[in-house]
Amino acid sequence: MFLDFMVEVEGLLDAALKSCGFQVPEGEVNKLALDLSPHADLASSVSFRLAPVLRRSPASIAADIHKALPAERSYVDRAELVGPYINFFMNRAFLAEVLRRALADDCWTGRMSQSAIVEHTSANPDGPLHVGHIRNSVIGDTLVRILRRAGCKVEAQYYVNDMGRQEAMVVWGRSHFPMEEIKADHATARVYIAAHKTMGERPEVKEEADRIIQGYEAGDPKISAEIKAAVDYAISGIEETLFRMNIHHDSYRWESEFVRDGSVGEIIQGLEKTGLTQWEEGAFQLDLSEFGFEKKMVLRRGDGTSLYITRDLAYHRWKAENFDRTVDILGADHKLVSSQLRTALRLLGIREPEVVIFEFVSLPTGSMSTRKGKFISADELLDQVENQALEEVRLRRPEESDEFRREVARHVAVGAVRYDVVRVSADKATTFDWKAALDFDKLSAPFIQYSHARACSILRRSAVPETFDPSLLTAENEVALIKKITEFELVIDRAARELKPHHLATYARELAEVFNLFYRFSPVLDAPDDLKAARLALVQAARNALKVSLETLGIAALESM
RNA sequence: GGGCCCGUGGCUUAGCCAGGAUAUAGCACCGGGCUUCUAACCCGGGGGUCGCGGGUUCGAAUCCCGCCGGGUCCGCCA
Repeated sequence: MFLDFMVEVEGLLDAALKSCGFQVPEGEVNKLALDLSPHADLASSVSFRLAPVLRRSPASIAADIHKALPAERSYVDRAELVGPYINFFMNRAFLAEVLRRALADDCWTGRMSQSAIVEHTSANPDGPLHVGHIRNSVIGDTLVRILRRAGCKVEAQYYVNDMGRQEAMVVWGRSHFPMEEIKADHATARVYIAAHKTMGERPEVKEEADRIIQGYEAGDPKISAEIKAAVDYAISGIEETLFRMNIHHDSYRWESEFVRDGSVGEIIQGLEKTGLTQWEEGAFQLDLSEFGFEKKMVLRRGDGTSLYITRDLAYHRWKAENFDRTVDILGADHKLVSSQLRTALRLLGIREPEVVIFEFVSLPTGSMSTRKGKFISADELLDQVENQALEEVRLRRPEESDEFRREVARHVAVGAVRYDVVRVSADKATTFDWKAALDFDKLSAPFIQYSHARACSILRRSAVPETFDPSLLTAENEVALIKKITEFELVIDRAARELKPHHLATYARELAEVFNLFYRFSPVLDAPDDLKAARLALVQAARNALKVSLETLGIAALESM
């Protein structure tokens, strides 16, 4: 709905500018200088853009535009002239329409229709997800949800690195150390760490790992079976953790597929045609120095085996051929490689991916490493947060059953962890802190879930009547709530275009805040009948908005907590 | 050394890409509010040279340049 209001405002401004004979300089993205503002529902500072062109004061230009705004409007109530600013406000008809639409269960289906593939998590199958990986998973899964909400047809995919040295080390470890009877991904990490330690003491292990890599590349059936077993086993544990966090992949794609089907070979041939390749120091290399890359990109090892980067090029060709948008979620350590990858794709005439880079999560003691066994696993984090949440529920809902409390604690914990990750902009490096992770006063997810539960509590007591009069909702907090509800559409649109899930996190918190104000100042059940009906409708609309916001964040919208 | 990212009240953080009207929110601190739809809530208060220095502009947290501090990458690893 918000976008309808915005479109109308744009139309009014365009018409006014035209009738005044004003022309905004080209090249501006937001040429009408429209923005949300504390002073209006939508404010334009376009007069400032025109001032240098017209050599007049912004205020007098704004006055002219304001005077020329067409009178015919459906959603715009008034446009106020405040100095150089033109402030637009929504009318009652618009607010009533927002309310009407927000009452439907299936409200907020977006207008985008492209297909998209979002690759996220893609952690090496050599151990459990740790608190760094889940930043990838949470950002990725939230983007999947946002894009779907915006209307895109999205496939969430896990790219399985089965050909790397790390997997060869896992296979070697599995055959030299006993697998412990613990969760599959954790058991895998134990032998992987042990294999690495052994390699440090006995260099010949590296050669044995090389033989595994070569055998796999050549399609040796025994080695292939071993790798498949090792990967499947580790992934089964990783999946369990992801499932617990309400994160799902639609498909898995193994990097070896691109070697087997010949596409890696085709990619290398394609790059050969650029004339930038050569055999050097026993490896086939691509010179990207003219694009500012110091180091050459090795396309094939001397022994003929392929490398991650070439398999990734083939993978991206496949993505570009099968989807309208390609989205990659990558840690900051992949920045250089991914820009090399994009350069190579450009050379091949393949559409480049949209890459979402997130900065590192480190421990107070330094960066994490699966190989060195230096990490805090996602499982451990979830267990601790869930225990803490259970304590909180026990205190607040002593009358409820143990089963209820466990269920609430589970969803509160997942919500807290997910929200805590997604609320921070991806390009902020963070340091993991147990104290902060377990401090429920600091976590905003329960706050939002609680607002939703409050709305549900009202609706449990009284149903929304068939008819109601939305014009009775005139209190400041009621109007503010309706306006906040309609902003959802704008937030999703922006988050989907910019691939910034934290916008939604901020919005959800603001929505809960505005709802809590309404809850505090506008009694629903005790209001006179007419007003009660209208307020019940508003509660239902707010509940839907909170629900859809939470669900798009992958957080359970609890009806009671 | 070079590339990229970050630097906003004591702590965490939004806004920066598309410069505009009193800079966002939480935690912590001070003071209030539960016989009233769940107080995991609400209200009020104090606290900010938006890292530093230049520049562009009518106007800079936002754009440009330089510096300082932190992170990260610069493997025939992934």
